[in-house]
Amino acid sequence: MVLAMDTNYDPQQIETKWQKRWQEEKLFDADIAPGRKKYYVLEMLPYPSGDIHMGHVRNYSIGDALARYMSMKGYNVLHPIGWDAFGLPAENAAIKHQRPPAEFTFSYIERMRKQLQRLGISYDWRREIATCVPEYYRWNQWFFIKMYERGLAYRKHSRVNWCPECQTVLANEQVVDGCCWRHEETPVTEKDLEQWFLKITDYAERLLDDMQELVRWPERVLTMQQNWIGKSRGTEVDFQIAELGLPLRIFTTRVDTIFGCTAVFLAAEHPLVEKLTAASKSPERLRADAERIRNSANRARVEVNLEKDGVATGFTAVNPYNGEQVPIWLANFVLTGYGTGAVMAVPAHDQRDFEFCTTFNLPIRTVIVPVDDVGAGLKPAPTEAFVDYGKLVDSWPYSGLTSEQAIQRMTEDAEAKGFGKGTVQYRIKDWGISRQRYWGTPIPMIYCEACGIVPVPEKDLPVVLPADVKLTGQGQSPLARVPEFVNASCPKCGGPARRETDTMDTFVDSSWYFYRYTDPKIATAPVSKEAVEYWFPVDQYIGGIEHAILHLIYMRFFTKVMKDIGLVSFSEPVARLFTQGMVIKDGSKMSKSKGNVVDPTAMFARYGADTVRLYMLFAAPPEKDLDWNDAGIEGSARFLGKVYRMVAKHADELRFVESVLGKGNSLADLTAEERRLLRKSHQVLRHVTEDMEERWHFNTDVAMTMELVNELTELDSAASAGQIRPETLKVSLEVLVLVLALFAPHIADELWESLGHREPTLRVQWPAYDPELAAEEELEIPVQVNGKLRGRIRVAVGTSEEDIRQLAQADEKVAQHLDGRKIVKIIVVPQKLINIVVK
RNA sequence: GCGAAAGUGGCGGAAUUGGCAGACGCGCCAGACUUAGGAUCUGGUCCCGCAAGGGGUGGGGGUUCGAGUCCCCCCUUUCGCACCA
Repeated sequence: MVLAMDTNYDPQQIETKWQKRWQEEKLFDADIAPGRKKYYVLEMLPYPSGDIHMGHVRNYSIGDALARYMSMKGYNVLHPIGWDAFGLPAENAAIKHQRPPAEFTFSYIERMRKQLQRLGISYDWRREIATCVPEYYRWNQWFFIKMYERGLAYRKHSRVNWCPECQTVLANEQVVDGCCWRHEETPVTEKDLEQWFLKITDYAERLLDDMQELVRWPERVLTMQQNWIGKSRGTEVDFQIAELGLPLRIFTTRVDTIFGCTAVFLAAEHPLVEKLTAASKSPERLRADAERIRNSANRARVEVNLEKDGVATGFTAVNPYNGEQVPIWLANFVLTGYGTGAVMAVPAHDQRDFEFCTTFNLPIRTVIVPVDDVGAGLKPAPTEAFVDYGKLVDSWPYSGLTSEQAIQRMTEDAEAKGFGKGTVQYRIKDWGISRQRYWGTPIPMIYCEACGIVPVPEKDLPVVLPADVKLTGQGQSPLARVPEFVNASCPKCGGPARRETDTMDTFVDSSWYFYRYTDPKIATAPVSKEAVEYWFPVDQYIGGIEHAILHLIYMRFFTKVMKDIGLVSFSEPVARLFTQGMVIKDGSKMSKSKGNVVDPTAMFARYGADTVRLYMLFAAPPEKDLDWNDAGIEGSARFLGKVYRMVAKHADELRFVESVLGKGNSLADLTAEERRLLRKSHQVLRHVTEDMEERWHFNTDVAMTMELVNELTELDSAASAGQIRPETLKVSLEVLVLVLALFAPHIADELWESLGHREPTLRVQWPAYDPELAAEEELEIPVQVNGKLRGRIRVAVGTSEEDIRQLAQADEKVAQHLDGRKIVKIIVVPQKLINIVVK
């Protein structure tokens, strides 16, 4: 029995029906299929905050359109999802409500999973992972120990970034403009702590080199990473402290300017400062001055362009190139953590030195002049440093050389004479991963009084995070107050020992999670080599740009370590990266404090997931920010309603008509109306196919789909009148539904079924467009006279250029503009335009 | 300050290779159907002008038969970097 389709579009009913059906049919389950081409679509895993937000919806709608397209193209598509489940918000909520973080986390995961499932994304839910379970985080510990064994994890006492809000340490990458990346209003302070670090600096060179492989990554992200790594070549030069006979090593990228050096600047925290103070004639004063400079240097973290400050130490340094003695100063702009913490001051050729030396009346000596400088005549006193490369003067024996030549020669000479060497400096520092919080992976280390630091043996992993821990958020590691956790016996000597009580930065969790998806339950190793071999690399990764130097650099680092350990055979895990824009409202980021948050679940309830997804793709191209507009989503809802009514109207009639989609329509048999409808259908198909392959402007794909619907509307009476046969109409509606299946899959499956098909659209092969059908047979060619549009002519495709010239000149309006003037030239752009130039 | 991207109707946006500027949608206007309309359908909608025509893609210049698109200068916005020696 055939029931007439309900002509009211009821998204709730349809979406529930199809989500159930998809699940029953295991439609999204992906398994290794040797010989079948695979495609791995990955979206950044969400933190389970309790509710999905529009940013997630956008991210996953983009990923799903691609995943569904690739499936229909015949690829074996892996499309997984999981939870970045450790982290501070759950711990803070736990403190506030006096309930364990695990409880919050798991209930939030439940809730968000339901919301995501309500969206109907094509995830293989069997592969879902949560990073906060021991089966997952034991491998964080395993990686940590592997790194420790290779000298890549080490403990160091150092000055670290501290967020007073988070009550924990932050990595350098997590400090943004001197504030916490999570609390943009909270200035980061400093603390001296013993911390665990991962030696990402050992990989700086490879992180840079391998960028060559990342040809499908946005330039912007690569530039940010390049800046962050901050490689610079230079020269280290040993000055001698004249009074103490001690070497003082400086780093410079401009050794060619060293004959213009009129002082040496030290960071206030430079290790030599203590010695200088001790040997000073007025140690108290120098100590106090050093303290002042240090404080001022610290302020520079938050304040930009802090005024230059400094103090003379009373000591002098000997320049090894010319034996000259110059004063040693402490300067607030010299960084401790970069280079050697000491620089030579060349005020004539470095703007900072110039400012400093001008302020403190230190001499300025020009040693570099522009290459084309004739060198004659008086020079006015400089008002700024000349920082470009040039040629050397007053730098005997190097005078006359270019900067490039001098840098090379002078570095070689320093090496030959033993007072310096060529060297490379990086801005990136090692990754501090210790966190003084509870809800994270315990660092698997044991401190034994007899044996020192001892890693937990692999067989004893995981070190399980104990439940029932009192959380205060007071800035000490909560685990330190759990004797059953802290007290351990030394794996080496069996004697009494203490466990490490800090937990790991959660960015460790997300540095390798996408490997785990390929075999999420494997218990013998973090990843299955076989599964990784098949599924990797990630073909397309999609997420926000905010992780450019955080997650996206850590993840690359981890992969390189994994390669060195022998877990994977490649250096880069992600072939192609796409960074989507934010969803904003009223011109700014959605936030509770601004009260401009649009809740996705409310939108699903009101419009259905398909409408929300369609709107996410239609409102803006995916790389741009999307300004949410309540009226705009109505349009998407209307469109889907219209599509539904249109297909429903013809469904009964077409259900048993044989589908000829993809089997070709013979051009010869078609009526003009059929020709027109099929032309549009295949044009839409062409546009969407080409766009999905490369350009990813889904907004134009949706627009084309709308144009097809408009064409169908216009031809509706022709269809009723029999000028369009049912099988032709069916082809067109099928194209419409299959294209829609990428963006609004539930309604698409419903309509596909109503057209007499059994299988879900995902299992349908993506139809190839027919170039002949898509081609226009008659063109409207605009005619310009002197570049101004004056008329249009209709010509058949293939009309000769000569005929086009004739027709154009014959056009009444065009003729008016040609009247009495001389034709200088006629430009015919085939298929496009004709321009008649007259005088 | 340095670097990058962007600037198009009332709004979101389109114009993929130098070739009809404003596709598609929102909003708005008018009409139809209707007891009703926040449903649906039809038509209109860059600006000036009755029209013919003219103007128009942040501003100014240039190249070209032809510029939103290429070049130069400037303005604005967003993002990244910001004492890295």
